[in-house]
Amino acid sequence: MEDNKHNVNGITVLLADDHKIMRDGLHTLLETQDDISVVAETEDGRGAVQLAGKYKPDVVIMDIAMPKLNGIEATSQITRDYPDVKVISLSMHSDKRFIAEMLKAGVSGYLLKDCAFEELITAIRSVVSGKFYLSPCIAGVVVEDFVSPKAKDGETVFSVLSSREREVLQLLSEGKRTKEIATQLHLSVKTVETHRMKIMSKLNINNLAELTKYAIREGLTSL
Amino acid sequence: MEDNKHNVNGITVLLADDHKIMRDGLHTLLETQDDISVVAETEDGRGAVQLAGKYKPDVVIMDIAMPKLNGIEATSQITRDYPDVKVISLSMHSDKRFIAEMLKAGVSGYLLKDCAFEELITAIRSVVSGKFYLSPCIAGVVVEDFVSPKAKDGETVFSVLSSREREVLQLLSEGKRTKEIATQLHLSVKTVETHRMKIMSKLNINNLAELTKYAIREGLTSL
DNA sequence: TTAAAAATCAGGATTATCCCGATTTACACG
DNA sequence: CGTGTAAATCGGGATAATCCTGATTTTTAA
Repeated sequence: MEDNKHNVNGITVLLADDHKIMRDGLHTLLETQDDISVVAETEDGRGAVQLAGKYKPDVVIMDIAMPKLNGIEATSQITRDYPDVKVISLSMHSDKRFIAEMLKAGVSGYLLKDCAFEELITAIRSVVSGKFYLSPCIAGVVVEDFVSPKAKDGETVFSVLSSREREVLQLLSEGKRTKEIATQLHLSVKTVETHRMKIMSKLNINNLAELTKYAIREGLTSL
Repeated sequence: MEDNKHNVNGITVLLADDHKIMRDGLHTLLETQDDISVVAETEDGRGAVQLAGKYKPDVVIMDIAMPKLNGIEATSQITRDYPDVKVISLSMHSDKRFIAEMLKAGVSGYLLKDCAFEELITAIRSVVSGKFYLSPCIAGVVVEDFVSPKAKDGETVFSVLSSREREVLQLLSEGKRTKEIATQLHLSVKTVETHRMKIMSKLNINNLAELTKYAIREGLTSL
């Protein structure tokens, strides 16, 4: 009776995108498919992790740019804690680094927001059946890097900073103050301070303005 | 029988957004309404102007960030050349200046992408019936500016901030600390603090990270 | 298994920030 | 030609952040 839930209940999906109307649109589109149902929505990365644990959806549709916790961090946590939950990145960015980081974070699919809806459906069905889906437009980028693995210049925020540090840096660059960050992450103020100092010493930056610029360049926050 | 075409054919809509999946979503959502039909889609501002002329839709749903010709320019041209075509801005930005620019360009409605779909429907019906629609979340910004009309239009860093304030803001966004700024400008630390607080209250920003982002957007400093 | 890195927290000295002032100058508007 | 508004300058005192010194525990990698 319960060989697997896809056959019984169809494919369950969690939507993570900071724009409500985007979620509304995706939701409606996905519900046009008989065997796909959206079980939850969230507007930030922290919610994505939380709801992924609560609902254990087959697929999470994940935006990259989100407040509080970005899509890359959220994906890392989800694929680590709930390996059965597949994550598909639905991003605006065709930037090589975002793709690389999302792949490292464990996504099962990566497609751009200017893809057609049919492509998203294809991607969902692919990852649910255990396959991997890369948007054709960005597949080129990956292949290019595969055949000539230059551009390993990689001192990116992801290779230098730890996951926790990136989390703190993102909140800092979103204008949160130390105490707010501590509360939000359930840490002591002292711990947040330590993280910040570690970040600054690693990056050789010693003020918040430059740190914010760094976070913008690295895509941890937006202007 | 044909007093106006809304009653006969329903409301016609043109979608202008650079992300296909966003258009797909909006299209599907809008088609759930019996009296609304999407007559065309485009992924850039130039296409928006062109298709607005071709189809003369009742409403154009316009994103701001688009390639080739941005939403502000496109809106200007449409409202100038086809005054009967109403434009609704559907933007990611709650930034005062984008709102101001779009209003000047002649939009009949402005709402954010994190609004609910129902709000978009409300907005469409409002503008078609000749009214104006402002998203409640951003209405505050406009009203605030209305009641205390500091820097109504041309709201740039040059019209809002004094020259001394810009000077301080630039140094702040370059990562200088208060004491350094004071020394450099031959001022007391207290004066620099006062300037910073004045800047923040004028811009309605209360942390250095957001202040830095503002300075970058305004070209006072670079990434 | 052992060493390194990450993650957590604390004490205490130093600064910065915030909110309450104040004074002086300059400039526009009636 | 006052008169008011905004700019520019500075201070006191409370609160918060920062910086430097630790430390412990857990996780990761070699």
